[in-house]
Amino acid sequence: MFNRVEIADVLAGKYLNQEITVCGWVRAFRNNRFVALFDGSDFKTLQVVVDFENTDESVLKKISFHACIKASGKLVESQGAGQNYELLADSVEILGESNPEIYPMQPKQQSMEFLREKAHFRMRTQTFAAVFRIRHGVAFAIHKFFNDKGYFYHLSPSVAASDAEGAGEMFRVTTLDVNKPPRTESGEIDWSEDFFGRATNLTVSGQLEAEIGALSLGKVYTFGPTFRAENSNTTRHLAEFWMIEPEVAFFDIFDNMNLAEEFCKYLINYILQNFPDDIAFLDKRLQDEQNKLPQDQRRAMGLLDTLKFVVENDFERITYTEAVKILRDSKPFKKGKFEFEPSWGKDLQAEHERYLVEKHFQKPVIVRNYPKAIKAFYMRQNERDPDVPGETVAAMDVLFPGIGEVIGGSQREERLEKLRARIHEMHLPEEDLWWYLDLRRFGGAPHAGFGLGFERMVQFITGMGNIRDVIPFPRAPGSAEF
RNA sequence: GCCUUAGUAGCUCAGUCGGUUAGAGCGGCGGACUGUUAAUCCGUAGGUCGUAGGUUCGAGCCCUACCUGAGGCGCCA
Repeated sequence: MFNRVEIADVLAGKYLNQEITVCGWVRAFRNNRFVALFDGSDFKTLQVVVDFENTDESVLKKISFHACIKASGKLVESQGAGQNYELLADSVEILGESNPEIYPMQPKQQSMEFLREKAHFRMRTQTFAAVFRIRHGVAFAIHKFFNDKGYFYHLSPSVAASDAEGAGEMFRVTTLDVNKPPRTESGEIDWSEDFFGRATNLTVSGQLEAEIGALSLGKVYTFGPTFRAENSNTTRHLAEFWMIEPEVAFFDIFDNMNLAEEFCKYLINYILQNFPDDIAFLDKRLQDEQNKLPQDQRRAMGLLDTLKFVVENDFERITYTEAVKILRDSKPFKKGKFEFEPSWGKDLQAEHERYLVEKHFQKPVIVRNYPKAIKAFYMRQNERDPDVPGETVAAMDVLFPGIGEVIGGSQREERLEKLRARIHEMHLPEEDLWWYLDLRRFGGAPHAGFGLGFERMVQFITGMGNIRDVIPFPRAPGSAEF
């Protein structure tokens, strides 16, 4: 039994003038006397004062950067100015030494690229510890938000049979021998011989299965990993990422937008209230990083200000058609600054979204009613509007500064014949979607939902520039070391 | 997948026009100091300049290919 107490509780003042034991890792050892100790429970470190005159030289030598120690003694009010309490240690035990001559981590700023290669150690840094505490906080807040509103946590499978959504390239799941797979008479791989008796993949989205939940339990949400085998090399894509997909019966596109906005604000508020030290640190970190950039490349607002701004202001809501008009009337378009011409019928490019969010409105924007031709088959077709150049669907995207699309959603097509027609138009395999169509044949209901990229939200809240730095073990093209 | 860019000490970087023995800060190591807050001070050891070719009297620097990282675009969340 260690009977150790946690540093967060110690710093909260629970143990003043008591004999306690703490365990943790060394962040700094100053003057052969002062250990700054962290154990993960708090952003701040506990100052452990080592009685160096009565401590063995061999122990003192091993109190090195990120070594793990156990210290016992009396907790007192600190004589120094940097902290309220400190532990006067009368015994220090080395639990795990860390030879500084070969340990790659150093008590100094190290680059994100370097730390990414040391994924097994990077969580010991202040930045990553803060990011991953917040990641937990966001995950917890997601469940709390939906639970408190009467939603049910719904599990969509990670191994999926359907290729229907077409959300991206997929990872094949198979137990067949890749060197000599069974073949049909015509020479194709015989997937009926495979483990599941058919071809299977890692899921790209849990939405279609979530609709089953919504049309039974009313309000559900998924929260789990999804996989895309796209060769995407950007700061905001992962091959494995977590997605939250609420799906709600008797919801239209406007209910859906309201839910999305309330949800985003709730998550940010939760972190602001529960992780103020971590946010303050990340705010300063981002500021230091920004100061190294040339003036014109800096963010308009700091992290904390951005988060508060999002929470305190209504999201702007516009239609796709209005968005195109704004873009075509914009200065950058007229001056030929856009690489791609915004025109009705073409999808908005990253540069267009960035202009709308960061320049024109300077706040999160929800764009809805996109052209039918550029959106997925299951999105509900709108009535033809004479003021709009073409057919649209009840889709919506929530756009955030810096990271772009954080949410994509829609009201779903509940009308069987319209849905079947769309499936045929897009040459999708109707036979694979039999159960999805059944949901419209038997007890169908209007419903809507959206998908939120978990890591993108964590990226936004922490201000991290690369999405690979907000997931413990990022999966990306050519990268699965840990 | 496409475009751009980078690779020099453990880390972050400098290295002029192609010219002698490749530098700094931090970190490490040795010592001093001992109520420090990224402690401070003194000293010291670290490099096949990503890899393989090529041009040249001479290459860290120029050329070619490859590898790896980063950023942008596309795809999306």
